Amino acid sequence: MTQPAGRGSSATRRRILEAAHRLLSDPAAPVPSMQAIAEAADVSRQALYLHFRDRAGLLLATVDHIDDSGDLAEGVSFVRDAPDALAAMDRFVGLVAWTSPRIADVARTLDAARASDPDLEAAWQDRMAGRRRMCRELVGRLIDEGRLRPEWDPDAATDLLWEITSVRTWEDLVVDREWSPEAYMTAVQRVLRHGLTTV
Amino acid sequence: MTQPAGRGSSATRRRILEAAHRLLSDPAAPVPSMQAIAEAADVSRQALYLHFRDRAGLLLATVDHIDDSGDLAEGVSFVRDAPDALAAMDRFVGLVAWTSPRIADVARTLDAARASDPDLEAAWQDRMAGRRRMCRELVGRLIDEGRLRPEWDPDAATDLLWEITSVRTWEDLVVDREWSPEAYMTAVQRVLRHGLTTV
DNA sequence: CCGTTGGTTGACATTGTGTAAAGTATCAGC
DNA sequence: GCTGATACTTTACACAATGTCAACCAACGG
Repeated sequence: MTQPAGRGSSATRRRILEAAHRLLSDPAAPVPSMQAIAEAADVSRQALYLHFRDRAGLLLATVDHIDDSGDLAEGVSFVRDAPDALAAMDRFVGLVAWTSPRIADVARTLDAARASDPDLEAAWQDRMAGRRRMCRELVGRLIDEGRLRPEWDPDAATDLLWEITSVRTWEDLVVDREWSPEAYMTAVQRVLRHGLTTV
Repeated sequence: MTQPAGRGSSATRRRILEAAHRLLSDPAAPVPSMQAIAEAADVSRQALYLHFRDRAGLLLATVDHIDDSGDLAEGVSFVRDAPDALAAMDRFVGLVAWTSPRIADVARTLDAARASDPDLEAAWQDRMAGRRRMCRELVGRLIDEGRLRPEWDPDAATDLLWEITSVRTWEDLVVDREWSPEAYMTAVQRVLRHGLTTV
């Protein structure tokens, strides 16, 4: 997507992405520079530009790479396989709680950078759209099962679900406010159940 | 607060803050550099460092300045004067909808920068604590009037109210998702009413 | 007239991104 | 074995931005 695909997965490219992933996984460390990523991947700084258009491209590819390497797809189908709409929503919150810690730092960097980079902004929107589709799907299921509060317009409900389950919300509550993952899950599940659905 | 006060309000200092305010108010423009702020204030770049420790200090002082120049205090007492807890919460959402557009850009910059600057992080936390106190006050009133859902721990409810009424949420919904201010208000009020309170 | 205050100018160090050019090693295919 | 492509390296540079430093200047109060 970011890369013309084809020979998209050379060994070094992967090494670079893994290095970036590693560096970004350390919650204490500051967001790494291109130099730092290059060193961690044991590669010259210039090599990064052979594989990625620019810093934004690299970071974005890193998020995709994290998605691929984790069991994201698995998590998604677990959500879909839920017996009913409410359980699906609960599982979705669980999925967010599971993925967020791995993405939080990258997400923060990208989000901060997107304002000044049209390409990045587009890619970011694209990514957000993916998550939003999932939210829309959940809202659809709520409607089908007659559980969405009648006051809600489906699109508004989707956006709100999307917002409340954002990485950002997770970060504010779990990192900044030091909530436990369990506390996060129950609180968010609760506010969504009562806020969006009937009982 | 940021500045030792005393001769805290020289004419140039104010001119600088107003210039920064002006530049940051333009939603289209990118976040201004020190150079740009200096030019807009019709002052040398070095003069900025005469009045503010660094970029972070300047931006932070700018937020305070925006608060002072706006009718924030007025808005706050309007919230406090509400007839009952629910009305107070609704008014609070209205206040957020009113202030957010003016602060959004500065907030975004500061939030992005705080990770790499301990001083800024501290000042930011301090600021956040202020908003959080207001949320806590609202939750207290909900409890007094017996309107907080019994499942909620007061602190958790406070944090969630704080999170959902964050500038960030406003920005995501109104700017990114292009909601109207009214849509924002009704949706957030609704999710808070049902999510946190009884009817 | 002196010194302090608040400002100016200009130069500089540093860090970061991105570009460019030239060299090197390895491997495929003729 | 030579040729050429591919992948990467090294070195160098341009550019933007923050922050520091030193010297200079002008006004104003004692």
